[in-house]
Amino acid sequence: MQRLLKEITPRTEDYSQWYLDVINKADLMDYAPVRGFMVIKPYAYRVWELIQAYMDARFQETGHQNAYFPLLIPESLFKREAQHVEGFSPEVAWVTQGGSEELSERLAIRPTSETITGIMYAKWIQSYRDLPVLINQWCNVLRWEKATRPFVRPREFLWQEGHTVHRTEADAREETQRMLNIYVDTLRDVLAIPALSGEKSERERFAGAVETWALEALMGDGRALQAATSHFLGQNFARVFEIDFLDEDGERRLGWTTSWGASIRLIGALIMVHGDDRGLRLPPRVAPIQVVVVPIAAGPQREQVLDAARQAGAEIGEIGGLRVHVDDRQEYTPGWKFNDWEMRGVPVRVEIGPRDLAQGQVVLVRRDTGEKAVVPRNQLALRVRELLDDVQEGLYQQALSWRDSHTYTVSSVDEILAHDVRGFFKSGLCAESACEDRLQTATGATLRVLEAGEPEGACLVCGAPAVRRAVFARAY
RNA sequence: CGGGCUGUGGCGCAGUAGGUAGCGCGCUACCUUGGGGUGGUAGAGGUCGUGGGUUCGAAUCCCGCCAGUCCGACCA
Repeated sequence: MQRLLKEITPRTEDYSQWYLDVINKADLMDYAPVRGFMVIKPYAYRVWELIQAYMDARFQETGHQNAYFPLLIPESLFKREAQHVEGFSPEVAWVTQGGSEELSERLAIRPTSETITGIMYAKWIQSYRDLPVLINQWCNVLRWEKATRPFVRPREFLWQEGHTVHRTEADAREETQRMLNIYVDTLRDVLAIPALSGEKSERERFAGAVETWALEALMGDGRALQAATSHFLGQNFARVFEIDFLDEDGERRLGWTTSWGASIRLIGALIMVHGDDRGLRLPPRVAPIQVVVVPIAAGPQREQVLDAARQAGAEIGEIGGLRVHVDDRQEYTPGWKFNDWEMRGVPVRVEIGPRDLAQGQVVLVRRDTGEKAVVPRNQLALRVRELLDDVQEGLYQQALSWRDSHTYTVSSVDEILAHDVRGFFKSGLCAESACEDRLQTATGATLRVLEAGEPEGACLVCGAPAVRRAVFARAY
């Protein structure tokens, strides 16, 4: 079949290097001068915009509005919620100087915005009629990470954070699940990633939350990546920021808040879930270029072939606004272009050459399987469309079967070790968080999520009766 | 934050008895070729990460710092 590209380290040889090679060959980002900061290059930024477009529409249709809150938060505000500060302090960066003058109070560069939205919501909310407040913001945040990694763990990252206030606990809990489900949909339907969702344990919970719900996706090396979170904050933030309102019955009550977020880390997930030894593989729904047309413009028929290619491109672009690109560069050979676009993950390639012209046909190649098909020229638009749907589905199915074949039900720590700690490990767990610690020490795996349902059997660490259904994995 | 490895044209690398920098790819021009990274000719391009130190002289030796990467700790 096709030989491997020498520029991309095979996944089995060195997964980390493979990840960096793919990012480089697909031209997704570049390192900035400060450690942990990166430039998101146009191709990757376009993927982010496509993800944004879907999520934003879902937020709007569920009644949310976008707004923008400031980057800097006064230390005194930031410190109000004790758990929150404790959790975030180690990774907060501070502004201490403005121009040549030292500030009288340090300003935190937001690692997340619960505090700033909290103080503002307290001002805005007077009556139950002001509720719910359903606001989202698309912004950057800063966390002074010690170990950084492109896309999955940069110090500055783009994300969206929703912050809502509700009249009742039930409303807030419902919101938490509603948004979690939108993330599930986004991963499944748009990114073609089957994720596993559930509640976080106390240890892994968002600082200041009552409950944290999360999506975990399984990467190609068997490690898990937290893809999105949705927090039920109870009245913790409402209490310290005095987010209260006069209810219908004349009683003053505290609001119930939620927050939820997903970041550009999703691009890291895309790379690691779908990428192969030839590079990136993008699901059509987030591919900046869904179809690339490569003319095989040889010899005397060059102009005819180029015209045919451009015409085919235009035709494809007309149907449903598909994102198509005709690569008519003269300076590269077709073979070079094939490799180039494959590394960049373009889902479908159309080849048109003299042979095809003569026989009234075109060649279609799908990126997920590499499969080639010769189709009649007059069916081009139709078949391309079908093929894009097939690739979207094909990538999902491949990711699903990878996840399912690497999800194990276990009843002992040794079984996890036997699988080299690669995959999702489901087991019963007792109530002691010490068992989580011991498991992590022994295997490096952490509790990713707690699943709903009746626990069975015994705690895989201590053997006590299980009270929770846990899913463990080594995490990024 | 601790430990290891790395830093020389855009990318990948060579370059230790210390003597003023080289190769491949890429890039530019022209020709050739074109169905899986064509071939040729001629060119352009480097304060050797950075700041000190040793030396007549440092890419090369010593120290600090910065950045990349791996392992560990930490990580809503």
